[in-house]
Amino acid sequence: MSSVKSFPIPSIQRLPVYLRFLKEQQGRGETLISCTRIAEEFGQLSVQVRKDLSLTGISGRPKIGYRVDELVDAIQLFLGWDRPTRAFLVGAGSLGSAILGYDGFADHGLRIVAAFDTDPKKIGQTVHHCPVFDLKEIVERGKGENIDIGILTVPSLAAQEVARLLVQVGVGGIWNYTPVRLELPPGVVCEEVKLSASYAVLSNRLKKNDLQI
Amino acid sequence: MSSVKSFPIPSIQRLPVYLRFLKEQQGRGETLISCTRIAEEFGQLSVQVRKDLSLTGISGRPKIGYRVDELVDAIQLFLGWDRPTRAFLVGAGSLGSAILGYDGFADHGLRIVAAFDTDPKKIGQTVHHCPVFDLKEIVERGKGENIDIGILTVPSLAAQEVARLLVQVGVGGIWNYTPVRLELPPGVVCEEVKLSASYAVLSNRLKKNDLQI
DNA sequence: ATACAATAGGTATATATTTATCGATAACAA
DNA sequence: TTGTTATCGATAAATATATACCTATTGTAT
Repeated sequence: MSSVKSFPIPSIQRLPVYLRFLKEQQGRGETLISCTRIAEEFGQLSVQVRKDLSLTGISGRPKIGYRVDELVDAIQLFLGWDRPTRAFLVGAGSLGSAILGYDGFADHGLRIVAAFDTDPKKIGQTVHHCPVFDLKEIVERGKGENIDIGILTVPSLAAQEVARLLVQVGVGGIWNYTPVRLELPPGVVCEEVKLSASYAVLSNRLKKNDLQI
Repeated sequence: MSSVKSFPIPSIQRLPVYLRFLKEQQGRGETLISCTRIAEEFGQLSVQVRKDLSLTGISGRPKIGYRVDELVDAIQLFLGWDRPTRAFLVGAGSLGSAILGYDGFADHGLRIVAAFDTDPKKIGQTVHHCPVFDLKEIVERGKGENIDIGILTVPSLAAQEVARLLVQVGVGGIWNYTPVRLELPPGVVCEEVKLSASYAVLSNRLKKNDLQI
């Protein structure tokens, strides 16, 4: 039994939030920071921040706090954001374009090497400095490129077929912006961005507010 | 004590997934469905599906299952997706445009009444049939419009200020696509779409996969 | 009629996550 | 030096969520 200890997903999801704040502090020349300080910034409890940060293996010093540099490096290392992750994006529509245009991901080591689409009007163009190729060429263009992940921003109907192509390209993971549950071979991980789920939570909370008034 | 029973967020987040599937079944003329069937579709356990569906108050019949129509209506009612939710979207860039262009939200009752931006090139245009106005006009244009929510797809720096304007418009909730934690008056709910959090989970799982091989 | 199988629904257990508590450490002030 | 305080780190308790189990119901086959 290989005892693959797995980390709390909510903690992992909070790390980028801390990272952003820590980088901001770093930019201001701050060298030390306490959990208390981070916690009050985000309306959380300091214990939780401490526990989250402990995932990275960094320890702080009583009465002092943590070294900002150390934390930034450790979080990035923990998330694998210290080295580039090479990606193909499929579906250069509005959503694909939004992802290509968001600088934040570059900070996370994400390098979108190429985009693919089936629309002749898009093929041959560049979107936010990223070339758009014909989807037909994706497997061929993937050869020797060492693509780590595929970003799926295609219409639902095309999702499974494109996922299959991405697997052929050799990706280890798919970042799935479609609402489709993909069938993938073991070893290929999939992370779904469920915007409807987020909207559902908002709707439900709005409704509850209404009823209370 | 008003005993506001609150529902499990993970359950709420799964409901749209079921809803999508149920509507699909409805389209195929299916009138009945069992938890077992839904569960196998999504690789879940039937008990969990049953528990999730029970939030809506609908009960099924042994050996038969649930009535598809009844479930669809009940889920939509539960989420508040049975009646229109009127929204202003601020930030008509790629991401805003992607949201304006995604038909799925219309199915959820979301009506994006108008978009706002500060870019003169965008003001006066329409994006996916939605007019783009000058952000300066937002409070004036909000009068009498009964706007339920604001969708925030602006650069981080503008986020807090725009949120303040949306509150002035009278929204009850903000769907926040920026990584900024907003200061909002009590009574205004905020749901954050954290794409970096999602990417963090993917990165972490990719990294773990690497190490195992 | 009766037995059987599929299914919902409730209850109990297990797991995951958050929150609380307490002791230890190290800076700072008296 | 000694006391005080802010902080970390570990452990324990509480809460939330997921899973397992059992019972009741009802259609179908015998």
